Amino acid sequence: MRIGELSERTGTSRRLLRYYEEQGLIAAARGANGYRDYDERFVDRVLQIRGLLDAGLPTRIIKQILPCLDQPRTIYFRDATPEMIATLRRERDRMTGHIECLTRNRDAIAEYLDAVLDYDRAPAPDAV
Amino acid sequence: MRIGELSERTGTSRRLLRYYEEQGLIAAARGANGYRDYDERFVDRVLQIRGLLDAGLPTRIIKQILPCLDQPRTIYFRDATPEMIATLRRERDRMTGHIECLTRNRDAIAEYLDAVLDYDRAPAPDAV
DNA sequence: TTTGACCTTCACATCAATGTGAAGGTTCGA
DNA sequence: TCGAACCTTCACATTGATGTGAAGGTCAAA
Repeated sequence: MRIGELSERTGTSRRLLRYYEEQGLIAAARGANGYRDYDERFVDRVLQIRGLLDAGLPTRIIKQILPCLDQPRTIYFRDATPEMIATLRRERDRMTGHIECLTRNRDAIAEYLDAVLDYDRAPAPDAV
Repeated sequence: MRIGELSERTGTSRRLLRYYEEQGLIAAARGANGYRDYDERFVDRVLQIRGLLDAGLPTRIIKQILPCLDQPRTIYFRDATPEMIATLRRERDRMTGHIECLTRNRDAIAEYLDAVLDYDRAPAPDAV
């Protein structure tokens, strides 16, 4: 598929797809005319990149850990340098902390929202 | 406390603290000499801002929902406009999706890491 | 009273993620 | 064969979160 279709299927602008390629996150094949040519797997790949980006990882880290996340699972032991392992550990822990923080704040928002909605349903006479 | 101390206690640069104030996220009192004067509650407040920022919320949204997250819990029913409720719902759901995505990727990284560490402990002869 | 460590504002710089548009090639159907 | 709808690269613009530095005020201790 060409870039337009991938763009539509992933909700990602063409510009961004080219940017991700420029950053080394994806590598499209090229047709004889120079057009990028993507296969099915790129749909998930792009969605995954968006997710990681949204999770706050910068492209340079995503580039590092993306190969580890391939489906079907392939373990690239060659890549398992001490630095790589350290990066993975660091990101895993960072993400865990991130998840906790996010969960706390999400819960606080949800709690507040529920309280407000409860109030709307049965307002107490002495509430503000 | 002055900005330097708050900066150290929150691990946030003075520049950023001023920026958050400029964005309306925090409002410091001023001493006679013009210096910002923060009380204890700002420590948690700044940490919370960092958390939300790290969660991907932009400052303009944080500004909106921050009052709802105050400890001790105070429900500002006056602020419960339909728009506010919609924003809260939207952000709550966005954050939930975010948490799920993050968790999936974190687990994938953790899984890969464990596999690599297992391999290091007892390498199979036919693995790459 | 001077020095150093604070603080202030202002403003320009940077970085990543994006938008946007120009200038031009390709493909395909009317 | 023409036009629409793709594609290409290049490059400048913008936005949000930050860094950095200048120019200057405040304050405490030597």
